[in-house]
Amino acid sequence: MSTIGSLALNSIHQGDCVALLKQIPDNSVDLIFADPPYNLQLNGELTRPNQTKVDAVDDEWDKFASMEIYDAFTTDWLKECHRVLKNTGSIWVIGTYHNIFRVGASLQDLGFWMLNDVVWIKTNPMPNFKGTRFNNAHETMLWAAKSEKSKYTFHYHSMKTMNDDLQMRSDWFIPICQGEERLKVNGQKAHSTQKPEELLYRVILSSSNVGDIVLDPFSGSGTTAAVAKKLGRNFIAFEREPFYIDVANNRLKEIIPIKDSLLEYKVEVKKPKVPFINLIDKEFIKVGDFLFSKDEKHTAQVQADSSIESNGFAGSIHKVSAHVLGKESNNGWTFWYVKQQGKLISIDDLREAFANQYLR
Amino acid sequence: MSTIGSLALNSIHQGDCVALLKQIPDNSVDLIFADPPYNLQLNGELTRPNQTKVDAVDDEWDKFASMEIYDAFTTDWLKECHRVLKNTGSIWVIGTYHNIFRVGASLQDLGFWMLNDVVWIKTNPMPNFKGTRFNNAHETMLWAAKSEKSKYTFHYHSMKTMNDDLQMRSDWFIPICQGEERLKVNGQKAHSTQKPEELLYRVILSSSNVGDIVLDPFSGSGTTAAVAKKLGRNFIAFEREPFYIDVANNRLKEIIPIKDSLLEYKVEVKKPKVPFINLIDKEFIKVGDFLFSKDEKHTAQVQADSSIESNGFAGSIHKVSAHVLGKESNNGWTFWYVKQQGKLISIDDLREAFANQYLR
DNA sequence: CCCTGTACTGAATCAGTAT
DNA sequence: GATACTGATTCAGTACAGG
Repeated sequence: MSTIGSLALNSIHQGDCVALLKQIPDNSVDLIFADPPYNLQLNGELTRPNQTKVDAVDDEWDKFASMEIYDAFTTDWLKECHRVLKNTGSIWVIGTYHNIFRVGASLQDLGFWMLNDVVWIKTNPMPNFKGTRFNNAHETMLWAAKSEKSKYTFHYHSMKTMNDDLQMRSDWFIPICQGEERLKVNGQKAHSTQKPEELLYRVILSSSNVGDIVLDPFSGSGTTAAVAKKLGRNFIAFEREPFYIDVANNRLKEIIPIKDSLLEYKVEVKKPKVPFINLIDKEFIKVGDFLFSKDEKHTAQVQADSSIESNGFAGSIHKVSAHVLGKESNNGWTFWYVKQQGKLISIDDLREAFANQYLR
Repeated sequence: MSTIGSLALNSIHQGDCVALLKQIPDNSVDLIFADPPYNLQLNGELTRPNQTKVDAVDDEWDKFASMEIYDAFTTDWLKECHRVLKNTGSIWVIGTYHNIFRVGASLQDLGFWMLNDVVWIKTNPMPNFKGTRFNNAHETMLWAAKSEKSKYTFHYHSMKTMNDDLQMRSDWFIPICQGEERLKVNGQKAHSTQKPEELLYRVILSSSNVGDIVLDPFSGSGTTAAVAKKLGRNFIAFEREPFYIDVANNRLKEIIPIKDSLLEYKVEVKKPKVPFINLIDKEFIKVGDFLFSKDEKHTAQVQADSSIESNGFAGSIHKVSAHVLGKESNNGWTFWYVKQQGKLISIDDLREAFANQYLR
């Protein structure tokens, strides 16, 4: 069995998440999903129009004496999360208007770099029984990288495919967790706030790789661990309540991982790196050839050292394209074209042709 | 012309919003809509796949030296907003993940009471050109009352009607502002972040009344003022840039207010009050009659003083219904039924029959 | 077996007015 | 400001019983 620091992987550990996080080495976790207490601050009872009582979230774990205490709690666990997260990793935190602004501000203050706020739009939320507000029909998930400059994992093309070949948007339409998926113990819901697996499916698939380590500091009913196992990731989860750990472990026993071969990111285009010089080597482009911008307003000539030169300015295909555009940087592959039989051909297409011929 | 403090109503005032807010008396504004700078922190230029430049928000008014300075700015104007807001009023603030957590936390810290976070889901957002994140397809609006205990205006039934007779939810599907609605000057968009009128239409209609005072501290292209005028509200707006004030004033000239008679909240239920004794007076129910709960498990007999008595417990229709249910309080009108020709008739229906006959 | 009607449920900061 | 009294209010989906 593999471990991380002194803690076993693919296991739910009992205890306070901050204390347990401290046992994890710096920069060792690929993905964090956190579903912390929301600090709902519900007052009295709520009855439906038919006089029945609403089974509210009144668990002790959601009670905080003040917003200051909630803020301190939030900063504590997020700080440790920042420390253990790899530079290539990212974190997701879910919440509602009760707590999400505290979480968001804390993330930013700790140096995390916000990537998206994704709204989980509930197709079947509980109504507002008293007619006092808009039906609170969504929750918010924050997705953030470790820092502004860090390179995070994101399977753009897979998400696009999942969304009918349109870019996956920041609004996700998913039903609340009910029916067969909802865990029950003696006919009662095992956990008051079990999240739908569909949510975690998208989170884990979009922002981690097979074999990665996924951490959940507030494991609860174990949805993160269950979906991580299903998707061939390693998980490490923390939970204070032994009852929830039992529930989650029973759940995990039933999970059958999806076969590795089915988990490959088949639609992710992994363009092999092709240095420009390779195209010259194989005479896709010859030294002395001219490159053109698409509108043919800019030209450059290919030099022997694979640099190109335009009106006395020389450099890489990228540098020169940026220079003629007056920009800091630019992608030369998509900027430059060669002329063959009077037609402009993108050098990016030549790169692909080269890769098909020599790199398969 | 009417004024508020020393400032003219239905006018856009040039200047810093905090300085101008200070000229407004305490508790004098019914509704605030604020579209503050988002502090986007965009670095460098963004180009589309075809190398054209994306016309990004790069206005000076969106630049802040640090998050601390942005926070201080946010607290400054929100504090004044809290002071000038009536106890019956509410505030809306729109933003994105760049700034909305700072705004939300500040609102909470200043004593505002969060009512909803409403997501404006863009039916036609700008794509994420680089394929590096989820398409940021929404913005977030926070709606808050002045304090936890304050009574705010909310036209529940109107919003329900507007939403095909289902409760209006916290997710609003509205296109971004483009086409005819988008203000242009010399072919260029007049303001980089003009909001769609549909958004303000819902905001103003849901949470203010005809004749109310609507304040916008960051007027910009004047959408709030325009919709307020259209909907028969008074507005007071602040803006630093004279250019935007010109644009907005030209826009306002064209706005024709909707006729008052069309602005009434016709679907808001104003049931005339009918005391139970009235039904006895007019013999819809007779002294000595029996009342039944719907399941007929509970019965009570009507007394001469309009109290009812059930198994030795006497009181109002409400008190007795609460007593037999073992609850603190209950609505007796919807709990009790009378039997006529063997069929149960709700006393709430009898009340309506009485009102139709005697109170028109 | 299917169809129908009833009961139940879900992260909810859930009342307003008069005295 | 506190207390007492009146009275307003639900959507989508699952589970199950009865026919």
